[in-house]
Amino acid sequence: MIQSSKLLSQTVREWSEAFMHRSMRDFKRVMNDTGLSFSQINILMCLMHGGCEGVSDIGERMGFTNAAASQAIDRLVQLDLVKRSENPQDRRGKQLELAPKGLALMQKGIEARTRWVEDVTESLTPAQQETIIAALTLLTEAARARTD
Amino acid sequence: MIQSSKLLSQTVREWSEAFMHRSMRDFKRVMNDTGLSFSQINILMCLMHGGCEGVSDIGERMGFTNAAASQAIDRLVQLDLVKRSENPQDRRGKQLELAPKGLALMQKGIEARTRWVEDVTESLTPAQQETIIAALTLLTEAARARTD
DNA sequence: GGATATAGTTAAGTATAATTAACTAATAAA
DNA sequence: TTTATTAGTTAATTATACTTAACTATATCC
Repeated sequence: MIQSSKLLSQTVREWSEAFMHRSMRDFKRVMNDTGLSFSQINILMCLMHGGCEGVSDIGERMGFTNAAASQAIDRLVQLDLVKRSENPQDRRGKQLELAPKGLALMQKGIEARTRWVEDVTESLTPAQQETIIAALTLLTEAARARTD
Repeated sequence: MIQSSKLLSQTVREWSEAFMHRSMRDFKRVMNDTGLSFSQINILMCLMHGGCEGVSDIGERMGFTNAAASQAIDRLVQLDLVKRSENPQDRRGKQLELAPKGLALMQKGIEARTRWVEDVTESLTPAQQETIIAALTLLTEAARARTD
């Protein structure tokens, strides 16, 4: 099935390019609206998605020092977007999680990014909608499985 | 088909969240590897996608002044990522396009973002692959149609 | 032809993200 | 218990993205 595989590859490429282009515009808009930096939104996204444990962990994942992470998180805490509490198991460490306001902000972002999909899909036939559901479920599982 | 529509909405939401989380990590990695800023990569993406005409146009789309756009583009030109030439129709304006090096960089980025999809899809059945192709084609067309 | 508007550049100043280095506090190891 | 390691914070410095303002050059309008 060489031909089908090539078509798939091209399809994925075009979709990725179009989606990224739009996502970046939305991302930039959120930055302007909220006054948050790229890194700060990235931190919120990491907390939303799960897998970011402490301050140093976030620094590593984001590619900067734990000092920078501490400062960035501090601003997010002051803005009521992140809740920072002591870890009872290891009192050196901090437990970080999205505060309600931060969760709402992230959900609003996801809304914006997905609205155009929902718009187009509501005019599709049930069979076509099932196609989208099946495909996106596969892709979401693939994305989650790859934790590298 | 209320139930199916709700499921679709939820599916899109989860996919969007997972994809964005991964894309942002890749985006940050490209920033670190190349030393380019968020805005500079965004400009390259805009030129790649088409629809960014001159310097001021880019400034408007990116949400900053044309002075900032001029400076950002100048750095990209110095790095051989963007080709800036005079517009023969209106000699005040500049024609901007990706230089070969810039095009290669963007394509490498798309590669990275789509590799995980290609990885998972190559183990799927032809029928499942067709499902993905059909869904992503629909979504890509939707993304392109919405030029707002 | 002269006034106005548009496209872009340049320079100086501002704001802030991130680094380095020095520090505190809690845990682990010796 | 003493030492070393780990987690995080803080302050001073650096780097740079972006703004404002002044400028040049081309195009359009009267």
